[in-house]
Amino acid sequence: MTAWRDLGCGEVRPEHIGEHRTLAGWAATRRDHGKLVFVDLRDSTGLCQLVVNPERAPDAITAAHSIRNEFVLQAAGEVVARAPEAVNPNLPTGEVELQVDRLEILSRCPPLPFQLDEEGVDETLRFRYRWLDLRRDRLQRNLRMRAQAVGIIRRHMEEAGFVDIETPIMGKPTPEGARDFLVPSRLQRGRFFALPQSPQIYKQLLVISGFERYYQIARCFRDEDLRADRLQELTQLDVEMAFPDREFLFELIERTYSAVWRDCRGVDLEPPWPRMTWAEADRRFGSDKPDLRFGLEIQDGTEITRSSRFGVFANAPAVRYLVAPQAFSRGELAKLEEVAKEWGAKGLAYIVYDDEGQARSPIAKFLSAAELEAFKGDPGSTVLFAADEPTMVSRVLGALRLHLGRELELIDEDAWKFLWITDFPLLEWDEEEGRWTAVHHPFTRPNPEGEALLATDPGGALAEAYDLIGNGVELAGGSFRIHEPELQEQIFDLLAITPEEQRFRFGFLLDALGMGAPPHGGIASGIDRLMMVLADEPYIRDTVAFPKNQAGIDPMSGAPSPVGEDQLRELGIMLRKEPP
RNA sequence: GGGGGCGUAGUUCAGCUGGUUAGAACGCCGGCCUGUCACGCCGGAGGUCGCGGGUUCGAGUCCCGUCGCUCCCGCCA
Repeated sequence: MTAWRDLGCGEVRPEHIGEHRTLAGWAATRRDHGKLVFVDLRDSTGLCQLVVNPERAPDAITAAHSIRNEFVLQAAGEVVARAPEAVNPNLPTGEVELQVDRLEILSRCPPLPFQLDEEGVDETLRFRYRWLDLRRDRLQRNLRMRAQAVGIIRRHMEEAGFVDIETPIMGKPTPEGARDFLVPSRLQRGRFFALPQSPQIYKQLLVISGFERYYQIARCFRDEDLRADRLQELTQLDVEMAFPDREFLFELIERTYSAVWRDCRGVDLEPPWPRMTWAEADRRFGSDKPDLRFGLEIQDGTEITRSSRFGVFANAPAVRYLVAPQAFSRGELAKLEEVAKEWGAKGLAYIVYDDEGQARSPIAKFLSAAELEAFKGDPGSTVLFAADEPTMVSRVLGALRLHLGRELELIDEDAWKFLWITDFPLLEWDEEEGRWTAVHHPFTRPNPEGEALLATDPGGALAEAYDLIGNGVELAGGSFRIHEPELQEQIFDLLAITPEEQRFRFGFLLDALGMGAPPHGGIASGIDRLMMVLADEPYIRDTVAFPKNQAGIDPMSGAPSPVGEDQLRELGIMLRKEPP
């Protein structure tokens, strides 16, 4: 291999028996028997047991006693077979070991701030010593798998004729969408760049420029609060094509990600994946990213309750319900009601069917025989109702469904359920701002019927937009774009962006659309989210090497930091001396 | 911006209704140990119980405030 070693620790096998070899790596554990010393030596290939015998290696034994965890060692010796009773079947190298002749301590390490084999260590501490944290198997595996996945993705994009083009990191602030990270310009005092929330406009411009198939593994930045599944600094596979074809794009992604899962996990994702309209997903699962690893679908009781004697049902525009496979206790129902209220429900009506099939419910006395018949659950089940506006009912039952899926362990953890969601609404009404906002983004084209509705019923317009969902996680989203400046201006108008703002913010895009823009569209896919699903990782932060914590701080480097006044003055930024 | 949870040894945690000297495991230090592989055995060190205030004869425990972390809602076109 190199001057330091001629075999990987994890590569030592019976075929090397009798050979003199040199290994180098980290001391994972030391087992000191007083005279005999065992060391598990770890490098990126795996573990190998070193044996230091005072009779064989009197020079090495003193050093061996002084070894502590995470010392870096170089060990030369003879690969020998272990006695049958000393074989360790849990180790790929368990049939052999290195009888050490010469041992060199290359680097020392103090007692660790946390143990590498312990889970659940405080995240701030782990992040502060990320270089130690990253030595753990799980994180090594995550990052190596990520590199493998990105490699596969690049190969598939290249093979399909997509050209990798970098787009600027410093661009134009766009108050639409997420908050921007701003970068002050020194040369143009008082002006700011923004870090890209996505290369959206650039990729459209590239296709307009004649790069008919573009892709990029792009870094994106959003100055929003962090979550277990959300980063401020994320990586996405960004894809755009001229003369787009939805089947082509779906097939491209299906082929690419199936290869990723096959090579990284040995799993067949069985493309093509099912498709579901947004409306159907909303109705059946109360979600635009349904987790299909379990059932518990939402049922509709609106018709049967239209003339109910139970006022809450009769007056509600929508009455829908879940039938949970458990007869809940009062306490459990109170907790479920809490969950429902968290998501905006006013209450949670229910009918419990005990193991004998007897109904127990505060509302049963108000319900007709027909209603009771319609809502009849199996013995040992509970019917849970939400009655409200359809969007609220959807939202509440969707959240409740997921909650129950986890609580009752209905989710098949071994399953891989991928699907496409299509026919999203184009716009949604923002009550607070009193205007339409784009569901996907303002460059998404309505479908032909939707385009006709823009003037009369914009809320009813559907978009040429689609999402890829894997195990209930949004893995990709894309759309066909508007390539006509007139239509783009019409959408901007609907979004209550004045003509002046349109020119100021998006003038260059409108100009480009007016100079021979082909029909185009594409898709973008979050690599970090992808890795969460691929690596069964509940926290997105452990899919990247150097993450920031929930407060947006890097506990290792201390970033972000205050800067000197000189530096600020140069940028034309004044700091207020006293907070107001 | 709002809500929940947590904060006790280097680490992960326990500490019931307030009550003597705050415990365990792992880690660390010392001793013994030639076949262990989570080595074992014996001994030891290690704590402003996040911080500040209050109630009380007495506070890790109760109350108020504050800081930090985390999960969620808002937000994330």
